[in-house]
Amino acid sequence: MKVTYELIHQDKETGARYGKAIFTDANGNIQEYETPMFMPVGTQATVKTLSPEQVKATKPGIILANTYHLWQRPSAEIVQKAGGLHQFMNWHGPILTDSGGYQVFSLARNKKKDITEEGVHFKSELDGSKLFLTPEKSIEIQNMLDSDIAMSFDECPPASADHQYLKNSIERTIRWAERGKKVHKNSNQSLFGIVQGGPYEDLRRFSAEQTVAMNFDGYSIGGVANDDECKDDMYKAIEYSIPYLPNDKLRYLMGVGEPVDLVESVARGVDIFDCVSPTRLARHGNALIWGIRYTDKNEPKEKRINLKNACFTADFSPIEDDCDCYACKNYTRAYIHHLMKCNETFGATLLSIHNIRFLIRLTEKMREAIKNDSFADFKSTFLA
RNA sequence: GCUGGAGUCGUCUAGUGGCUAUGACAGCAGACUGUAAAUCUGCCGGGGUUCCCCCAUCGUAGGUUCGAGUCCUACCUCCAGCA
Repeated sequence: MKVTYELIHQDKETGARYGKAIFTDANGNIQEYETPMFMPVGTQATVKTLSPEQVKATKPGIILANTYHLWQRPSAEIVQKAGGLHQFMNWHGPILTDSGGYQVFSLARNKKKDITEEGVHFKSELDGSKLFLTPEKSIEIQNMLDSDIAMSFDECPPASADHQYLKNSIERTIRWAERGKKVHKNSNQSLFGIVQGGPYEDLRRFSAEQTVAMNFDGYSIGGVANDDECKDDMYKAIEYSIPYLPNDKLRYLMGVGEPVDLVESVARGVDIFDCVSPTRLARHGNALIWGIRYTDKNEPKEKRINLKNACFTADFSPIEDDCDCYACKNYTRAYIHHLMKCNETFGATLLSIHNIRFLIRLTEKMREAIKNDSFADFKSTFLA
């Protein structure tokens, strides 16, 4: 399904956008989803520990899968034979595939040696074999996977990269985007471009202008959720990119994130997000709860509880009283604590349901606030 | 009762004369942002001024030795076999 974006209302004070992502398949059938939207991540064609029915109950729009992982296992050919990713994984809503760009960041050990003009060398973590992924290959794989949105293959540089490195990197990423666009053949799939450039205004502007000039179906802002990056740099990266992105296309902030980041980013004009944190935190026993706390650097940070902690042994209240998710409606903190202590998968399932639903509820609240032109109030209340 | 074997952290366990008693599990915390992640890190005898210091400790009590969880003696407990 190809995607278009309809901007319905912009918050008067902040510029936060309420809109719709409209998916149309080859037969003209339409699916509409409201934005801002949080997209759960299902790297290996499954949102870890959840069935599609359980994912659906959290009321998401798009979900993610990963090109690199599915290329390795089970291979693009197998997914294609299965009838495409939707059929293969039994998910009939929209799917966005990441290009493998993040794996450039996390798997290419020697950036200078492994990242070349032609493509990126990886060592397989499965069997140690040498792999080579190019922009063309990434797009071809995504064409075969038949996701609804394909991402351009980019370099996702570490937060520590300097201006000179980033300059070379974004120029190469722009060339990679052109190469990928040339081989993109799936007429039932949209293709997004990615803006990079670290926290630098000139680089973000250059990257955004060059990428937009190629006329992609949507644009994402990348390189903002890496290792040691501080919040200020993340917000700068967004602010320096957004002004050069068109109003009539989706804006996707890649890899974010924490509740506070969603609110701050929506205020700056972002529409869609994805992040592994709700499901990973869940598997590690953590539940997101409403509120905010601060790090020792006085940066805002999400609030959450670790249900493995002994203090929840006899806590027979739900994770959150006012949450409408399956976990909160039916189970207690004590029960989830017990499941996590026993390494029972169902504990991770319940926490994943809660954490995903938590972020989606947050986007629902933000949509209402934007529609009512009260997003600034919402934001200050949330941050307080 | 006799003979043999064994007692090490909450549990199991390494250790056969030498520097700081090993590892696992359990326990207590922390980290996690386009998933190399149901993972990783720290603590885990007691105390303190806690990136350092003091004290204690291998069933109990003695002994040998410069030095003992390790060797010797006695006792206690457990296990196996025989009566």
